[in-house]
Amino acid sequence: MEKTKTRAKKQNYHHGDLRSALIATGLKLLETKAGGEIGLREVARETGVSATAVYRHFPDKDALLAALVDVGYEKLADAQEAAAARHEERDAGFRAIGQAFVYFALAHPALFRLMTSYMHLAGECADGEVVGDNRAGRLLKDNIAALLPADASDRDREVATIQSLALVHGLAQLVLAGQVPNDSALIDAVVDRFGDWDRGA
Amino acid sequence: MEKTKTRAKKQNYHHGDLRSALIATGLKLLETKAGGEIGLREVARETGVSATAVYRHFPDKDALLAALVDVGYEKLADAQEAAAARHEERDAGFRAIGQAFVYFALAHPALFRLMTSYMHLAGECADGEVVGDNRAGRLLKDNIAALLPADASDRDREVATIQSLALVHGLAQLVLAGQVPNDSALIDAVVDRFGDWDRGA
DNA sequence: TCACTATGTTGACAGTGTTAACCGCACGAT
DNA sequence: ATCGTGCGGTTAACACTGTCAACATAGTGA
Repeated sequence: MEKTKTRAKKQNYHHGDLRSALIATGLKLLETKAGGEIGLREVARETGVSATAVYRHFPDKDALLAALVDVGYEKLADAQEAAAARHEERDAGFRAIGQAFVYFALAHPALFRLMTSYMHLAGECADGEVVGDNRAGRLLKDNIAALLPADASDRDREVATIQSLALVHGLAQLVLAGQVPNDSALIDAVVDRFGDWDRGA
Repeated sequence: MEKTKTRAKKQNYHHGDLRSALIATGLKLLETKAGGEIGLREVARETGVSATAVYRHFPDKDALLAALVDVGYEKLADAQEAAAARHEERDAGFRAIGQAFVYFALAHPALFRLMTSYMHLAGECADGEVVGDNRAGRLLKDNIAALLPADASDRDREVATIQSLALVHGLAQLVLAGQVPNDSALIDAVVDRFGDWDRGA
């Protein structure tokens, strides 16, 4: 009876790939319990494993949450790239990237809140650098660079990058907090009517 | 010996005004322990009172934190009004309001994080309305209204308000998270080169 | 076959938010 | 002036959390 080959059915003593399983149930919990925090014991329990088993794969709770934050940023980058790919002109693609950011936050509120809470331990910026080296950050910087006029200074690019990221970040947070109505037309307008850097002087 | 007149010395059995005292030590703790959360038992202990005494003045921990958030918004409005008062032209005053927001967040990181975390239970917006009815929100809306061209639509005002608030909100958060260098020249540039609504079309 | 390591377990500890039961001071009615 | 009521505090306890220490087991290389 099931003499536990290399990939056993399940209930092995060893779980096989507990680390991934923990991350998976962590994400599931974040999607389900849309509001509020997540707990180490909770995710362990839901994975069907003892609480202290987590410590074989993560040094502490923060590390587990940081892992969740990382896959959150990957998912965000996926959504943004997909949104950008749906547009021909580059500025329309850029706006789509911004909208995708906000819609991602609204679609995964708990995950997004975790991502912002733990921003400081996921992709800590090199000193003096701006907007870490994750995929989402690079995508944003590349688009900004391509959109700005050719004679724009490095400072101009830096300021534009920060403005774009700050706008969508703040907007997402305001909508999530109920301070701005969750109206997609309004959200699009806020993102659209921004950043006409090639318009004026 | 001190026959407990109306305003007694101190160590009465009844604390006199425990509610204010709890809020005060809560703020002090938020200033001191710049990073991380605040605890109900912690603030009670620091006030020199038993943990459950808090429940005579607040229904639960969230209510206590919400009270702290409220005074946080008052302090923010103070700082913004003071900053605006230092400028003659209205658009310079408006930019000063935005900068004051970011500098307030950097000066009181823990309090600001609490304010954003608990935004949803302090000044919940009326349905369809934008940016609650607190002093800071009104100040922002008034300035926006005075700055926009006379023929701007209500939607224009709404969008501009949200853009301004989202920008400073997101910027503050990015700097606090270390994703944007804490450089006041850079911060000023990000806030300054924004919202030239009377420039183009 | 046997030690060894990787990975899981139980048990415990300190700390949290919250409830229940209790107590004392101050004040208002008698 | 006395007394009862209630507001504002107390201690004890519960369920929960993150984390550590000690132990147990499965699979692997000598």
